[in-house]
Amino acid sequence: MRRPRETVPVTAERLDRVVLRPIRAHHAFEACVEQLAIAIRLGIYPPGSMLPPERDLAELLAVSRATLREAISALRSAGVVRTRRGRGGGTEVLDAAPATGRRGLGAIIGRVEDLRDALEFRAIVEPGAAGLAAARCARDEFSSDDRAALTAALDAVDRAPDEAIHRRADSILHLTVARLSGSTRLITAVTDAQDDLHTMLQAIPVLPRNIKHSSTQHRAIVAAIFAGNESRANRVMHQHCSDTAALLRGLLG
Amino acid sequence: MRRPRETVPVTAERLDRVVLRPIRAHHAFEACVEQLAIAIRLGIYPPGSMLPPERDLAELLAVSRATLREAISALRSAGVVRTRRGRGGGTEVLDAAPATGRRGLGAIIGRVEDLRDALEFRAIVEPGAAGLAAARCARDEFSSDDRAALTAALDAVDRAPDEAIHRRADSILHLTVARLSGSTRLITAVTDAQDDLHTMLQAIPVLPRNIKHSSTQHRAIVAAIFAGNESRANRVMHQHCSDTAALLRGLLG
DNA sequence: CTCTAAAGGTCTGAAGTTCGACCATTGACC
DNA sequence: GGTCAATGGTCGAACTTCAGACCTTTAGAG
Repeated sequence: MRRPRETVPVTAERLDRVVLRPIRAHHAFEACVEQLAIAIRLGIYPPGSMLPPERDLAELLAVSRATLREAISALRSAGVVRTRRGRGGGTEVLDAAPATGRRGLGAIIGRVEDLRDALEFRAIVEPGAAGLAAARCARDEFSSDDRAALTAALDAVDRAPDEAIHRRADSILHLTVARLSGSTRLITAVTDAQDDLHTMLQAIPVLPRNIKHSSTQHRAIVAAIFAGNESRANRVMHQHCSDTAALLRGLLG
Repeated sequence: MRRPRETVPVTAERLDRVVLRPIRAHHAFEACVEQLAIAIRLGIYPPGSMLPPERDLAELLAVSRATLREAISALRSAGVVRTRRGRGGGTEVLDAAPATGRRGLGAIIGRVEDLRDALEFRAIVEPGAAGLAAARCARDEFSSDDRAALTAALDAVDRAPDEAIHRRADSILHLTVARLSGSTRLITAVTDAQDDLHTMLQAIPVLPRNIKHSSTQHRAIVAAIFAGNESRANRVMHQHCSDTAALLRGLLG
């Protein structure tokens, strides 16, 4: 006789259905393309800059050089990058790189629910990152390079001459805050959130008024971090994310 | 002559080094083992329960049945599960399943820095999840099953007859809160956080006083969610995570 | 008792990924 | 101007994963 089983707890939806996540194996190529595209979109590799050597990049992404080269090749045929051989050569990011996800609401059809989730997630993790960064600053854990990077990222946003550069500078600022939080998990979360945000912002027109408002908040965030004021950094960043979310929710339905 | 390049912004540590993440391809097998082990550890599949049929599980994890079978086979030889064929058969989780990550500080040597990060991350995402769940409840978006699941999860924690079952019930409660937040991103984040927490808790002795304190907080969290009080749910969950973190930080150095 | 459905077990060819060794190109330095 | 080192380009053998068809076992329905 079989002994009675301890059954799985009754839930509206079985937990395994929501907890187990798809494994993305056997398609490292696509994941590579995606990550590089994200890095380029977010301005980590701005137009005109060079990607790291293939051997380094392959190690960073933990894929073989062969797979990485496939990915770069895809970006090349998409017109996003250009490659030159020889010493001093390499892969360069091109200017006109709106190849992936071109402007327009069409790009986000069917993702609205998911994007709503993305905005909520962002409004949780980014304030957390800002708070931790402030706490680290208060504990005097910033190097002079750290301070310089944050200041530079803030300046870059203000000085951005056009919309595309502004968007990239904005992402870089947020990613820098995440990096200064010292948490690898938060860096990952913020990177994902920024990419989702990028998708949404591409679909709507940018209003100068919003940019101005945003700049004020950016300055307040950085000031709070430098002041080592954890709760204020958290609060201001939360407000910043909420404002963006409200704007987007209004426009995306 | 090559035109001047827009260089990558100067930062203390290049952003690509922290933003680009390893691709885990070509090792779906290991990822499978890991996810199943997590699900079992966290009590999603408690001892005595059956895993879903291989065909279903393979689809859930988006791997081929062959790969999934390899993973199950690994768990079987680790003594974690048992498999029987035929109708009504399947793979059953066994009682003595502490095969992965056995108790003791040895299991977390070299991960202390990472675990500190995990605690900070948890103290950000779990309160966020609790807050969203409360907000959803306030908007009356809970089904009766949702309410029942939350109540049942809370009861299970209180009724747990021993430490191992208590640990699993605790995880299930937190995962249920995450599920009720309605955010897939948060479910993922909380799952990861709970697994890290599990690793740490296995390394220290559990004090009855802590369990009692914890139970009080659990009730307060669930009450806040049912009351639809977003900020209180957030605050109480934050306190709960902070308390656990303080306890662990003290014991793990 | 028999049949059937539901589960795990097995097999094979195609396709993707890895790793390492080696080739080709080109700018920088002497 | 020549050398060299850094960089991309190419190839192939070994491994992993996939997809799905098919087999075996077993409990329950009739």
